[in-house]
Amino acid sequence: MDNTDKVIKFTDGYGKVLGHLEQDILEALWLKQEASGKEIFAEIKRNREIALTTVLTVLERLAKKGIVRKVKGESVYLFRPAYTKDEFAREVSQEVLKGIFEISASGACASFVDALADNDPMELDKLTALIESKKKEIERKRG
Amino acid sequence: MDNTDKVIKFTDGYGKVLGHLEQDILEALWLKQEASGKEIFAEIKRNREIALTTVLTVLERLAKKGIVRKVKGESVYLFRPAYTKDEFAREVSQEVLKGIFEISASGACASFVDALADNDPMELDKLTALIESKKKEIERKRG
DNA sequence: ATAATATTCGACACTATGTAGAATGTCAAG
DNA sequence: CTTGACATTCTACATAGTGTCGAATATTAT
Repeated sequence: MDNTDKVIKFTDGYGKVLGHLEQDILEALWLKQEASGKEIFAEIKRNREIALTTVLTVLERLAKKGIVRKVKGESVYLFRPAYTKDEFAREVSQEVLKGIFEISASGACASFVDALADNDPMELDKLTALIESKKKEIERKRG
Repeated sequence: MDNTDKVIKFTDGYGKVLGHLEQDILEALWLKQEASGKEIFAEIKRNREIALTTVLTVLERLAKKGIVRKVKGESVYLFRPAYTKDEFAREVSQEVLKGIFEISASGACASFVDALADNDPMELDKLTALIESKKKEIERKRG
């Protein structure tokens, strides 16, 4: 490992899927499962100064993207995540990984294992299992 | 799998690390190893109408980001990739995956295997090997 | 010194995101 | 039916990354 300052200047959200606020809002939604804009607003506001409309706008944009559902409740609209965290991570990964694999599958594999080990070593075993079942699946398909 | 059109609207480069042109240029550079702006320009031009300065500008930006090196040759500047494809994919993946893992490691794992299987099934075995050695590495570190 | 080349600058367009006030819509109490 | 409180939508601006170049400037070979 040579950190000879030959490092790529990652600008903030390199390869980012969502902006900060979007992410925070989604996170809040995953917690509450369902909430009005005002509730989400209240949640976000606990950490930073922000206007209600800002949250509403972003919620609206997330809805337009299909990441969030907007349904009319008794007297106010309610929002709920269109995907569970797992599902979402899947969808997103699919996209992102496709792009990275186009560059280099082996390079991506290497960091995948590294990153996973850093983040959640326990997952390593599950990953092995996943690979195994995937291989079997391929076997079957090939007949 | 229900594709009940509940699909996220991925806008063009969701989680994209590089723009189209940047990508094409980098790709050309990886092929040639080293080239003048004009050469890259010629390469890109084979597929689409584009101005020399456009290519130069992007090359410059890539250099600023630290993704390509700019060195003075005999009579013109030459550019070369600062990383091999593998290295680059590693660097980038690291960043991108970090973000996705924060959302859901297991979700990411699932698609990782899927995406890899689609893209390059042969890599599956290597991945298994990678995981093994990673686990051993962790073992050692823990003593 | 001059013309031919190479390199750099400055600009504009377009998109995504964060930000939020203004305008408009809704509905229940008076 | 009018008014006020609250909800929702619209419009708009700022910033940043990328694609796109022409114009200005610098460099070189003749």
